[in-house]
Amino acid sequence: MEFTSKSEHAIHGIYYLSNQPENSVTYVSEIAREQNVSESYLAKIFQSLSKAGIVSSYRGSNGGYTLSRIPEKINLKEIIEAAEGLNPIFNCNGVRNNCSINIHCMIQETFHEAENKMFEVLENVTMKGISEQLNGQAIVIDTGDKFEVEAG
Amino acid sequence: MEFTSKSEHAIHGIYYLSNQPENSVTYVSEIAREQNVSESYLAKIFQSLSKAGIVSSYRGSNGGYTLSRIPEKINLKEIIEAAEGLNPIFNCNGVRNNCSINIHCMIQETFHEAENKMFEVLENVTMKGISEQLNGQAIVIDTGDKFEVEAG
DNA sequence: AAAAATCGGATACAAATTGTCCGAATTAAA
DNA sequence: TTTAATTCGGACAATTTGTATCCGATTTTT
Repeated sequence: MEFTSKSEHAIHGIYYLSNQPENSVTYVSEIAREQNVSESYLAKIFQSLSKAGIVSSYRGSNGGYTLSRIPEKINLKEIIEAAEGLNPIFNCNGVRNNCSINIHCMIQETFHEAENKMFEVLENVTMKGISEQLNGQAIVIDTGDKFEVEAG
Repeated sequence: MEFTSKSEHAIHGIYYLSNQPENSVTYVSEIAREQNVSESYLAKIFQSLSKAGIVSSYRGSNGGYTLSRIPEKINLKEIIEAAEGLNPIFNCNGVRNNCSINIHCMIQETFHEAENKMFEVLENVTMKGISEQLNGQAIVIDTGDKFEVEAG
């Protein structure tokens, strides 16, 4: 019961784009290098983000990605949904005497409500809010074998 | 981002125990047969439930399991935690400039809050409530190749 | 002593996640 | 017009996690 690393990569990637100058286009290769993650994997994730309309892609030489909207209008919920796909948190196979699709089931209903509450929180946090919070403090860079600390 | 089938089996298993006569001890083999799931797998799950103190185990001939508490005092959250183990829904590897354990991170914080909201809902639903709701309606049994409907 | 059940560890199998590769399409610039 | 650089999309491989089984040990009743 965890979000996969796709969500992490997607959020970090969008965060990186949020801090780029306006009207600039950024390569996946740059983001991957800066964040020290697999480029080909991150490329796949950005394809999903593009399909979801969160980022805009530009093909060809000097191509790359930009945010489709201002960071203020991008929230964590939609990033996660784009990265992971939409699946209910509890998938009852109805092996026995409950959870039939025909019958009103309290277990299913409860999980559905729990899921809604979770996503409600994620929906109310935007990339702008995150950037403001994170940019106001020191930055830790993982160089692979040791940690360096820079000014934020 | 889904709960595994362990949660489903655990909840259904506890539900089954909730509907047994008081002071009766039930074999895993019976529950597995009734619910049409793997016995050896369900046995493992019941070991977890036992360690978590939700069910009590009795070894030896005529052994088996009972609930450790009345259904009113068993909620979905604790069943899930016992079955799945405790892992945060978002595990940031801190690959770059945020998510360090030393630094206050809004992303981590948000996921933590989202998780709390989700579990809050699950904590407020007990096995008693579920039994009451489910026992008051028709029951669908999956016989493998077709569905039969009985009175509830 | 024998039978029946859980316990716990090891291990095998299946499925999902993570990561790679490559040819195609697109675009900018030389 | 050619070349280089980028995303796109599908197929595939590697790794990790989830699912399931097995077996010897322990406990308890008969």
